[in-house]
Amino acid sequence: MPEGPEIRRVADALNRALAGRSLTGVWFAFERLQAYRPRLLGAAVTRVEPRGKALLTHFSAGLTLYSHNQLYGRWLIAGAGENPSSSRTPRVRLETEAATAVLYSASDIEIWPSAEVESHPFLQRIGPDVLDDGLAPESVVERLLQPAFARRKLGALLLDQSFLAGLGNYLRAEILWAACLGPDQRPADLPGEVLAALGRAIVEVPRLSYATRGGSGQTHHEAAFRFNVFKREGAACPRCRTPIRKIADASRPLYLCPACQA
DNA sequence: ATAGGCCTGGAC
DNA sequence: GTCCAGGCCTAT
Repeated sequence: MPEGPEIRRVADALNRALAGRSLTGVWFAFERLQAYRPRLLGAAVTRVEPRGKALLTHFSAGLTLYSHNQLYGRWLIAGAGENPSSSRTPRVRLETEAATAVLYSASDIEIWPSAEVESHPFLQRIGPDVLDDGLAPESVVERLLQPAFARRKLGALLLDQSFLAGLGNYLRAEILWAACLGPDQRPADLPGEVLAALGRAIVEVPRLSYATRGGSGQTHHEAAFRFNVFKREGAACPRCRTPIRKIADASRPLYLCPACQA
């Protein structure tokens, strides 16, 4: 149940465990995927690539596994010949001589020819990955001011994967707090320096989360990345001590400081 | 722009 | 059991 930073950690862990190794075992829970098994056995895992909240696992056989964890999917890794311990439902199992990776619970699992996976509907729709190295605050500001986005409310815009891929409900709350903005503000109405601060928050908050949260990608909340507002209803705003409120925005819970987020 | 549905797991 | 959720799609 991750956002961009957690997905990227999962990709890192999978790459450490699998990348460059040949598959000694392949198992799918779905009948529709069985036909790919013979082609994948003996092929190598080339690279696991995060795309927003989706993962692309590329194989040397010219096939790519598309998976999306939604709220509930989870990759776990164990040693070679072992099984991760989990009470959840296994969906995919990839085994090499170095490690075993099992994808649990996820329902959104597909195999595509690598050459065509870019035409996957989800990949077609999403914007730049918010965690891509090349993404600069200035280009985020530029994007905020594009006609398709400039007049939309920030609360909904930050959740829209076609704006930037990888943001989700905790990141939008923390970004809005960092930029001192309420969810009803629209990019087109903001003065230049406020836009610049928003651009910086959009770039920096996910990076901080990626750099400091959790260890192996198998964990959820860990101590290093501190939520300032998310799930902190009633606690004091770290900036102005006003109690944090929980509201509904864009059909999702949003936590914010009613005093310093204008 | 918003509501409802879908999928699954966890908190209560 | 019930409700909620860090997601996303489709229908209004």
